[in-house]
Amino acid sequence: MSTAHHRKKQPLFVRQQLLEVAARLASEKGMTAVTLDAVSGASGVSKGGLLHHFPSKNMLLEALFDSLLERLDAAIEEAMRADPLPHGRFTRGYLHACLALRDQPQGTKDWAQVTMVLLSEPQLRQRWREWVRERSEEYVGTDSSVDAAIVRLATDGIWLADLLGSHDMDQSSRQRLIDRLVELTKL
Amino acid sequence: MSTAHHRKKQPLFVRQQLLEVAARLASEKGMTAVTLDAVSGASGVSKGGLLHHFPSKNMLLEALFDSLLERLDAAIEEAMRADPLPHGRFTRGYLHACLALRDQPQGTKDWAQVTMVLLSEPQLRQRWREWVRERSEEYVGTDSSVDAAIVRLATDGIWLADLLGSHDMDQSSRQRLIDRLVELTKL
DNA sequence: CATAACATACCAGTTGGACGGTTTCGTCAA
DNA sequence: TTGACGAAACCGTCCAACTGGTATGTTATG
Repeated sequence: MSTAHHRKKQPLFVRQQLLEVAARLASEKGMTAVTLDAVSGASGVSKGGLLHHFPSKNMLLEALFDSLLERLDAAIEEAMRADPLPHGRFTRGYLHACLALRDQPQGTKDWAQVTMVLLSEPQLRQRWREWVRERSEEYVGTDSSVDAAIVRLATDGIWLADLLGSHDMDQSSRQRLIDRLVELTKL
Repeated sequence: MSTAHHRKKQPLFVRQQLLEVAARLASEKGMTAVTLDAVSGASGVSKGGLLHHFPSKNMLLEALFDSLLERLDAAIEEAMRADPLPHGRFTRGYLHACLALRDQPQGTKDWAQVTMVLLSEPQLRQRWREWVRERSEEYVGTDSSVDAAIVRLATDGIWLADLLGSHDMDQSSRQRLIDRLVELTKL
């Protein structure tokens, strides 16, 4: 009998908001804080409403992870379009996409943290494995050198360091790091 | 009135066993499976006994994380002792220690997975941050080049890839990767 | 009016942890 | 040597809060 019941229906917006709330909870308080009650409570949507959009908790987590992967894919594709050199293009795209996602303020906050938390659930690791396998097969012609692999691994390392808050370095040394990584992709 | 009550007291052994059980649960079924009931049940220790060793669940997780850090420190120190060249020594030690920890069968299984799961808890990230900061200050003289930083980041990437099961590569290409990383530490 | 988009009420199982009990152990006086 | 005794190492039970999920509404929208 609350007023929320009478508000305008906007399924896509509510769904998006639920995902963002789940992401915020995950990054701020860890996986154990992501409960149906907490998500519904913090988003102003009833638990019934939440379970209407996501039939189970696992479905919610999978949807959240998928939305993050889509965002990553889009960022990579955008970076690759601006890159004229074929050799190592995907690796550079991966690098720049990961760097770009970390500081865009809009949308899901703390992209890295959420991803990390989600990857701690064994069920979601399979999805990530498939994602990596598909890409490494697709770009086997241009991005399979040892140095390219190192750059991608280092990118994951940066991603990890960003989310953990370790390795706090100033802007200039960070830029030198990135420049060197880009240089490695072209060898 | 069970027989377990009458067994010989071996506090250190029991404590160690509790940590190992918690680690196994974390790596196999994720953070959500690490409950006091599950740990006590799987280790044959009562919940009371468990809470005697670790006054709270958080204490248990912190103790587990600390034991992993100690293991990492020991492995790094061992690798560094066998390395005559000062320049980049810590970075190589870090690299080899992380590689060594992943396939040693004895002790805590799936070192990487457990670490990952634990790092998904925000409270434990602080501990990791401190660990990194201490090391980077200690070895600022020998391991602060851009390439050394890249190697360490790539090491984290390998660590991540191992635990996620992505990047499955054969032994020879893995060795070439490592060789190249070691080479980078010496530039 | 049919269906999607919500809300409310409720449930059975699980959770972390408090609590009081029992057994072993180290220690130190007799 | 012994044995008393306090502390440490356990055990088993109970509980309030919370968990994911169901069932059944009510409202908006096409």
